[in-house]
Amino acid sequence: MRFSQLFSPTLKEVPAEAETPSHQLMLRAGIIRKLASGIYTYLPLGVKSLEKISSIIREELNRIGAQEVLMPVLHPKELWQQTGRWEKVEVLFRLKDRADRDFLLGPTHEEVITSLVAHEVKSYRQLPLLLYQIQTKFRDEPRPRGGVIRSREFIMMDLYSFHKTKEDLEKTYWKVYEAYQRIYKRSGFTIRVVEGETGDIGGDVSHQFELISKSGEDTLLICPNCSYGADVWSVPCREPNLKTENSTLYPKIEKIHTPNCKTILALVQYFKNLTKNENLTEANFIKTLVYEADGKLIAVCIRGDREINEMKLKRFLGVKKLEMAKGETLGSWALILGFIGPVGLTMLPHGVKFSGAREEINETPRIIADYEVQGMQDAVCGANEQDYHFQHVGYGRDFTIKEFADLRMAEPGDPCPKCGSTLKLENGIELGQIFNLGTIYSKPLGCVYLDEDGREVPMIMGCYGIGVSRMLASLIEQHHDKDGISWPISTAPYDAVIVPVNNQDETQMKLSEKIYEECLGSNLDVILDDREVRAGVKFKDADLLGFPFRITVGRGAQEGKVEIKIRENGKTLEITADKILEELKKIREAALQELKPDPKEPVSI
RNA sequence: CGGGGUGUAGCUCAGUUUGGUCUAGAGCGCUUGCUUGGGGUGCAAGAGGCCGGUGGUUCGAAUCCACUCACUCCGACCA
Repeated sequence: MRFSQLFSPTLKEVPAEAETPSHQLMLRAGIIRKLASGIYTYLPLGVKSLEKISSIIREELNRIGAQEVLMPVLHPKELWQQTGRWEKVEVLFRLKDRADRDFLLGPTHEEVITSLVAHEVKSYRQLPLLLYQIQTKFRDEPRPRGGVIRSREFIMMDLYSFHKTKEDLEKTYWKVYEAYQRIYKRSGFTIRVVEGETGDIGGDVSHQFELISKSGEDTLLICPNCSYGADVWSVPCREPNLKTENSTLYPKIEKIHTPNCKTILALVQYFKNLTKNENLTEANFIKTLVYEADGKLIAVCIRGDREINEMKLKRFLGVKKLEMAKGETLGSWALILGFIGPVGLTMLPHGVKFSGAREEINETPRIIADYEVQGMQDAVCGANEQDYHFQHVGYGRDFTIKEFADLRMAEPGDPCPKCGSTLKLENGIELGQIFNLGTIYSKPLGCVYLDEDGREVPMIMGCYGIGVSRMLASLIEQHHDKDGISWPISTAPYDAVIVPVNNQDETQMKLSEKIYEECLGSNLDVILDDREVRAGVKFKDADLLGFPFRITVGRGAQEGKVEIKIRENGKTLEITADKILEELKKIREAALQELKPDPKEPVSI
């Protein structure tokens, strides 16, 4: 490629729309251009890199026996109604055809692949089956950000596996796990695998492959001591070791007038003033939240400084739908928002309209609490009366709760569930995730096979995704400096750029052309900067675009000498032109060697 | 969806508070000529704008008001 012909408009200044380093650099280096919010065109350099990433993915997936397919982007509504996701998934791009039939643009392809396999695979002899595609996906994200890191149209690799048994799925799961490790390593990433939340997609095992980065939107808790790391949503909290305190050490429960104190923060202030106790913190308060879980009302108590992890709560309750009860809902149950507490908590029986008679409020709702509440003594909680709270409340003395569970959100500083060290907070960009799906798609879509005994059995499924376009951005996120991008050799759009310093100098130009031809003839992907611009401009662009090697053809050309500059570390070596090919191949090979996957690491379940 | 910010030349931004001198500017980029030639050369001449859109107030609107659209940040959400 000749630079003068390359369609890669570079920008000297940072576009105002970009915040994250990779986004800025992708715009500046002419890799992407925005069409609308969260919708981008990939320019030639971006496409070249995407292709290199994709080939690595293909090689590694084919290696574990997966086969590539290409599924439609456009899906009929009916298919998605069968799994209930037409109604459930909010980010669907929905559209109609001319006959007013409903369609959607595929955000993921579980329905399509499962339906395909349901029709075509009948026998246990055909399993396991691993199918993947690299395809554009659509999600109407409430908030696209970071350029191509979270966009509304993006390229994703999605792999689906079909199995006879859980054991068989597990084998494949770890095979994919290893393939992913290899993919990221070869592409130039240093990643961290963390335990993931399975979310609405279901299933019980999940791992996320994360690039630790400030630009990431995943909140992770990482153990600095062992290999443990997890999405903050899925970090279990240990049951605290609670000492039973002597409940006579503090005064009797007492009702306090607390006008307008509806939040823990307001209460802390109020009680600090009231008691002149500066040591009072949010941890001295019992927060009681009311949820609607599959339509049933449930009160949840937690220490005032903690947050409820709704994923944990949902799992504990075993419900499909969980949401905070709205203010008006609470009112209709005679619960007073901001003043609810576990002591004497009652409400109106279901379906009863409040007539104003207090004695009607006699039903006790289901109350569950986080483990920590068990240890709370001399605390403050709502008195279930407008503008009143109780103080000097103690668990066991003034109230009891039947159900306790791990319901709180883990926080940095909490102990590692594996080794007990202190967990640290990190942000991560999710580059991939692997799920154990079980039968949640195969059952509703009738994806069954006949086993050895002729019985019809739903297939066990796994699904595995890699954000391909997100990988592109993340590569830049991990490999850049103040001058620009510094591509890993395996995913760089070009291996090297040849820079004749002075276009007027015939010797330099001829030598550059010669090297260019030689490189092309030997499978080196190079670009020749033949533009009529000053050397400084070429150097700046070379750094910005970040090709791993720069071959400078300048002063030394007279004596047949050229220079190789390594983008990553800035090192240069002078070399005679006839050795250039040999040397380039050598350093390229050495760089690739660095990215060789580790020999299979044993993974534990 | 809630809260904030921004829309003026291809890009980065000034001008908007206090309406008139704005017939709208700068730097970068672009075009042409000369110059220079190892880290964004210097000089000169040029092209380029319905000041996001609509409606209003006014003798007069980039500037004030209303609505609207787009982009963006924080939060909510995230298969």
